[in-house]
Amino acid sequence: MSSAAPLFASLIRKLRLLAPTLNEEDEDALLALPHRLEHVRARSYLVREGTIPDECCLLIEGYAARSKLAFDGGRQIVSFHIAGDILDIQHLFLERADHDIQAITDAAILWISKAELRKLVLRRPAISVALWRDSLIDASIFREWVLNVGRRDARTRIAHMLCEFIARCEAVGLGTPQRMNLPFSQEEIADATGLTPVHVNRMLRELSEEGLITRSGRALEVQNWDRFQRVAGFNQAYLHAAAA
Amino acid sequence: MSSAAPLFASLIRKLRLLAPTLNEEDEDALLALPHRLEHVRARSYLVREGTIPDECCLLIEGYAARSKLAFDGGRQIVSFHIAGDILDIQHLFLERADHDIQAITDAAILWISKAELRKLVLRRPAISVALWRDSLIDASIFREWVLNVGRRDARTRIAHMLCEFIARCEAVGLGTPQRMNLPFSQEEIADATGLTPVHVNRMLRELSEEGLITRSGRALEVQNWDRFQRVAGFNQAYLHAAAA
DNA sequence: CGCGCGCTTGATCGATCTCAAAGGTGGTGG
DNA sequence: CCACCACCTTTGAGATCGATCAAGCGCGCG
Repeated sequence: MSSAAPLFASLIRKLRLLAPTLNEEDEDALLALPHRLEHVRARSYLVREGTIPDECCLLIEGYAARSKLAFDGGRQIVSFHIAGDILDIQHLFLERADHDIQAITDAAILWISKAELRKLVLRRPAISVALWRDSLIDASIFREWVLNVGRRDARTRIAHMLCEFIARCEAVGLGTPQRMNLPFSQEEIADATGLTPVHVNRMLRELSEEGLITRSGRALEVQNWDRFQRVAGFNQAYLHAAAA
Repeated sequence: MSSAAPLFASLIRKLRLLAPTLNEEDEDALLALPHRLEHVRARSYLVREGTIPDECCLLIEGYAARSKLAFDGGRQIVSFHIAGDILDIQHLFLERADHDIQAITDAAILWISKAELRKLVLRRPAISVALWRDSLIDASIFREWVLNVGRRDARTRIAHMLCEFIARCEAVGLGTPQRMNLPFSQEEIADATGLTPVHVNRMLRELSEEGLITRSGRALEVQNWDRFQRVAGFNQAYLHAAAA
């Protein structure tokens, strides 16, 4: 057991879920990777669009988002991330970042050499499968977001985004439908759903008034999880039991 | 050279671009894969959401789309595909299909055993890297689509979708901005952009009236490719030179 | 020749945006 | 401990973009 173990704990837990054949040798190989821990403040950028990162980043603590900018300055968040998530596995095989990665709360980041990780992946099939599956689930979530933003009305859209976030947090023990802490501002919810902050505010109020959720500050309680999922048209299948 | 060579030609061309280390042994291994050619009519489903496919499909000829349904029946196309594209690399490592795959014109499909391809990928790193990169580029395109539907107005959104399609077709010799054949109906453009067919029609007219494009039937001519890309806010970077 | 599907256009409606301003809240420094 | 500041939330009024409803048109195909 190296001293790196605690840092890699959440990653290894996740990879074991993704590839059951992952064994101790694989885990030791991961722990042996050159790495670097960094604590960043809310709103720091971890990766900027257009740059060529030479490290991959892993979110150890806190929350993060990936986003793109439209020409007119509009911002679209394309995914949210929670502790244990790999933020940019895509840079393992794509040179140039096509979007920004940003901490949305204070966060702890583990930076891992891209070159070393790439070598490891080619040497150890179980790690390769686990990381590949992770990136495929990433893509599945993007597809659901295209549907969410493209075809659902504002209320449903926000509810769906909340459902996904709750389901993913619950899967790793970061909350329950009855006791969630939303890390993001209404502006960030707006950027994720393709709405304006003003309208997000109104829709959240509507959801509250209908008795679907209770808010106080950034605490969120879902009264009836089944009903809320139905209202949101939420079906976990697209998470491919990443929430398991 | 096996008789399978012509069927695999476009795939191998693509994989060589994605992983320059791909060698002749790799290519032979691909050609040796068990496979099956199928001709399907426009609108056939190749994969249905919720099923567990045991083959991966490769588009040899024609055009295809991947789509998801919302609870209320709304349909969202999440990507378009052209000859040479791998339609469902995700099923290599994800059991259950999370969306539909559908031919939008008559098409020729090459079905490849998922189990065999999986074995091959674990044995041959160059193929693994190529396919992984392909799936990462897929994901990058989804991210751009989230931005497209979430943050661009109808006109820009349609223009952007056209730009992407043109750029990808041009990259494999299926057309030029000056001479494109759009395979999809306005309803399909609507399903891809999160708009209604009526509004797509109006926006296309507007783009014509502004002299940006000329349409006749499903033929499309872009008058000034640079200007059109600017109007669309289109920047190829997110295609990661898949269009190269 | 006729049928069906996709395209086109008009009129009206409504969801969401925009603009504007006031009220909270937590963190920081004096 | 208080005061201030930055940022976030909330609410109202009016404008707008795109949806909806409805009808005719045209072309390709059987």
